[in-house]
Amino acid sequence: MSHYPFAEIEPRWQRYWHDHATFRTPQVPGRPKFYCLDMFPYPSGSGLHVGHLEGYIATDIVSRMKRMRGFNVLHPMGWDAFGLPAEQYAVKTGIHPRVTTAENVANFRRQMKRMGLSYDWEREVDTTDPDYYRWTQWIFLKLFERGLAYVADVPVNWCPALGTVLADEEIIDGKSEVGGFPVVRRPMRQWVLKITAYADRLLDDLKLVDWPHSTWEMQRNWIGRSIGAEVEFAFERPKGALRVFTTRPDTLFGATYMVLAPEHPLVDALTTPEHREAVEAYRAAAARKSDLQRQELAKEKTGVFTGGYAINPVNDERLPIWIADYVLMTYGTGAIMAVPGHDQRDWEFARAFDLPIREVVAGGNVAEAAYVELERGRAVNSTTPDGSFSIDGLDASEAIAKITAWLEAQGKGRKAVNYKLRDWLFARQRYWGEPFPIVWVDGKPVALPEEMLPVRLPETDRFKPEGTGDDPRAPLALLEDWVRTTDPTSGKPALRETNTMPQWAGSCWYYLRYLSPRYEGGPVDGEMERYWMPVDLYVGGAEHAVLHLLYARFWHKVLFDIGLVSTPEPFMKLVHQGTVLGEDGQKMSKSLGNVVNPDSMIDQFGADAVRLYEMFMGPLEAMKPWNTQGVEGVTRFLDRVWRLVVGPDGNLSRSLTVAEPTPETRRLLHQTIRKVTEDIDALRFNTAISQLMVLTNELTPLEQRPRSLIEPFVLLLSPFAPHLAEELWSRLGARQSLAYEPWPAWDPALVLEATVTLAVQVNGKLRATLDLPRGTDQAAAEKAALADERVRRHLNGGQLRKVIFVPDRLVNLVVSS
RNA sequence: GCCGGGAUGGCGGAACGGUAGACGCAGCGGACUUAAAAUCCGCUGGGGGAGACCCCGUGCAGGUUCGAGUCCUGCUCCCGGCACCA
Repeated sequence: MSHYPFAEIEPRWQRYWHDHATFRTPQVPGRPKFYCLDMFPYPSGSGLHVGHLEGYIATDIVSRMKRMRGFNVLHPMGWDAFGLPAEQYAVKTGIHPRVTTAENVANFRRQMKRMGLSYDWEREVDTTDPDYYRWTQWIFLKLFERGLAYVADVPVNWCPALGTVLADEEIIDGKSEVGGFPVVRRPMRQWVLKITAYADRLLDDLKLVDWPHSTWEMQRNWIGRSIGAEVEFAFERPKGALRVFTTRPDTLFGATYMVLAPEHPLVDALTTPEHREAVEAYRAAAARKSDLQRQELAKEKTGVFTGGYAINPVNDERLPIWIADYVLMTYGTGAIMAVPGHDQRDWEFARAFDLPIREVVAGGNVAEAAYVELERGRAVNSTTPDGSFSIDGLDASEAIAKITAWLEAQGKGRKAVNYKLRDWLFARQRYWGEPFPIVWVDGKPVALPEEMLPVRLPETDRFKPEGTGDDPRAPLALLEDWVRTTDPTSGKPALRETNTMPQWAGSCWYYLRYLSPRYEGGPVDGEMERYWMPVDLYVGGAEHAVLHLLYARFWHKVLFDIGLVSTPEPFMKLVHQGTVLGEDGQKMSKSLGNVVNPDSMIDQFGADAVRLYEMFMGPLEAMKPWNTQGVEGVTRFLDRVWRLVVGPDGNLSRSLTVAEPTPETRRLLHQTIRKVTEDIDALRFNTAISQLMVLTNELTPLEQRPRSLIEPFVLLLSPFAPHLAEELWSRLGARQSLAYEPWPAWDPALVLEATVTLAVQVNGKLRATLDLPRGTDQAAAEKAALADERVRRHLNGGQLRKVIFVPDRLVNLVVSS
C-alpha cells in the first residue's frame, strides 16, 4: 500500500486548527448565523462508534461549507454525562462515577478531534459539571414555582433489580430498557412534571417545525389528543353519578353496559353484597398483575359484574356496571360506557359475557363484528323514548355535534378533550444525577433559594440503593449528615430530597448553554439567545423521537413563558441519521463481534477516508451496512486527488499549469460546483462525493492540469476531507487555513452543454440517440430523427400520428402500424 | 391490529413522469513488472446473435399516460414505532 501520508498530515492540521483557534465561533456583524447542532452523546466506556460518527460528520460538512459561504456558524459539542452505566460500574467496582465519566469524556473528545470535527471546543458543556447543573436545578425551581413540578402518590414502574422507578418510555415490553429487568407497578410518592399542561401547544406547534414525517407523527400519537364528550350516568344506590369519556357520543343510544377500571374509586360503593367477593378477588388479581402480564393476557377479555346499575341519560335504561382490566384508570375518567355494536373491545367483552349488542349506526352487521367506520354510516335507533330528541339519519359528525349540544343543555355532559400523554415521572432513586434543590419541612417540599444553587452532589462510596420495595432508600438517603439540614427560609429543621433527576433533565436545555457557556447570570445570556436561536439543523438518532425531543420542547416552552427564550420551538430542522449495520448486515453488537472501531479504521485509512466513506455509503437517513472494502475505495479516490497536486517526487506536480482549461473541463467544474453545493444543502452527501469522483476521473488523465480547476476543486472537497484539502491548499501556495476561503460559485451559463444527447423513441421505446446542438427546435429534431436509419426501421412505414417533443431531451414518434 | 418508511445488477447505491443502473465495491481482461503489490486502460443486469442489432428487465397483479423505478388501486415481504387510550 502506498497511500498519501495521512498519518502525518492529519495530526498536523488538527494541531494547526487547535493552535489557531480556527473554529472559535465567529460573530461577525452583518453575516447570517447558522446553528448546527448534534445530539450530544452519553460518554460510554466503549467509546464512539461509527453510528454516532455518521451524524457528526454530516453536521461537520454542513458547518464547514456554511463557514466558507460567509455564515457565522455555531457548531458545539458536549456531554450528557449523568446516567446509569457509570453508576452501575461504580456499584460493581467502587470507582466513583465522576472518575469513570472523566475518562470516558477524554476518550470521546480525543476520538472526535481525531476525526477532524470542527467543533468550537471552548463551548464544551458537561451536564455533570456543578456550573452546568446549577442551571438545571434553577430551571427545576421555575417549574416548581409555576406548579409544573409536584409531588404525588402515583402508581409507578418500579424496577426491583435497578432499585429505581422508570418512566413509561424507559420500559420496553414490560422490562427495563437498561438491563432488561422486570418492572412492576406500585404506588409511590414521586416528583412529577406537568407536561400535560402543555399538551395542546406541544401538538399544535409541531406545524412550526421541519421534521421527519415519522417523528412528527410519533409525537402526535404520543400526545394522543382525542376530542369527544364527557357523559354523566346517574346511579341510584348509593345516589351519585358516573362520568365517562367517549369520542363517540353519537353511539350513546347503543350503550348496553358500563365498565369501570378495577382501581376506580367508586367500585366499592357500587358493589352489592352478593358480588363483593368476586369483585374483591378480581381487583386483587388485577393489582398483582404487572403491565407485561396485562398486555400478554389482553387477548382474553376478563371482568366481573358489580351488581350495580347506572341510568343512560338518553333513554333511562338501566345499564349493568362491570369492572374489567381492559379499562385503564389512567385514561379519561377510568370508566366507560360500553357500546359493543360499535367498538371492537366492547364487542369482544359483550360476546364473552353474553351482554346485548345493539346497532345504532347502520352500515355493518353488528352480529358479526363491531361496526366502527366513522366516515360512512347513519345513526339509527337513536331517538329518546318520548320522541323529543333524535339523531336518526345523521352522519357521525352531525350526530356528535347535535347530541353533545343536547347533553350540555340537559346538564348531562359536555364536550371534552383527552390525551394519551401522561405527566412526566421526574425522579430516580439513584446517585449519579442532579440533586433536587428542595428540602422537606414539616412534610412539605420547599424550594431552596436560587443563591444556594448548585446543590452539589455529596461525596459517598455507597452507590447502591438499599432497603426494600416497600421502603426503598436511594443512595443519597443513606447520607444522614447530608440529608439533615435547616430550611434557610424558615430556619426550621429540614430533610433534603434524596431522589435525583432522570437523565433527560440535562439534555432538555443543553443547546441553550452552548450559546453562553460561562454565563453567570442565568442558564443563557438573552442577547446570545436572541442572536443564535433557533437551532437551524439538528441531527441525531431516531431513538429520541419521543423522549428527549418531547421533553426538550416542553422545557423550552416553559422557558419561553418565563421570557428566557424568544422562540416557541427550539429545533427548526431535524434529521435522523440511519443506523450503520455491521459488515454482516446485522445490528452492530459486541456479542456478534461485528462492531467497527473508528480508531482502527483511522489507523488504516485515515480520518478523511473514514469521513468520506461514511457519507458515501448511502443516504444519510438510510440504514446501511458497513463495508471496509468501500473505505479502501474512497482511499484510492483520495490517493488520486493527492496525485493531482503532488508529483511522484513529493513536490508540487509539474502537470499543474496556469493555462486555461478546455471549455468541456471548465463546464464539468461548474457542474460540479453546482451539484456539490446543492447536494450539501439537501444533505445528499453520497451524490456530492460521486460528483467529486467524476471530476477527478476527468482530471486524472490530463497532462496539463489548470490551477483554475484544481484550486476550486480542493475547496469543494474540503468539507468532506478537510485534512487532505488543507494540505493541498497549503502546497498550492496558501498561507493560512482554507476554512474561511470563499466557497466556489458556479456560472449558470457555463453549466450548460453546447451539445445535448436527444433520446428518440418510437411509440415510447428508445430506438436511437442523437447529438444535437442545445436548443434545436422541434422541426429540426424531428427531421434528424426521421433521417436516422435505426428510427426508420422501427417506423416500418406506419402512419405518423403524433410527435412528443421535450426540448433538449427527447422526441417520441407515435405511429400506427 | 394500527401508524410511518422501504423493496432497483453479485453488493452499497444513482436516476425534474422523458436514454434505468451515475459513482463506488467485487469480478474479468489488458498494460507496466523478473514477479507480485500499487498504478493505469478496457469490460461487467439477464437472454439471443459472427455482427449491426434484437428481446426481457426496478417486489407481485392491474390501471392512468405518447412514455411509469417514479403517479393511482389492490396485494406480498422487510424495517421502525404504538399497542385494550374508550
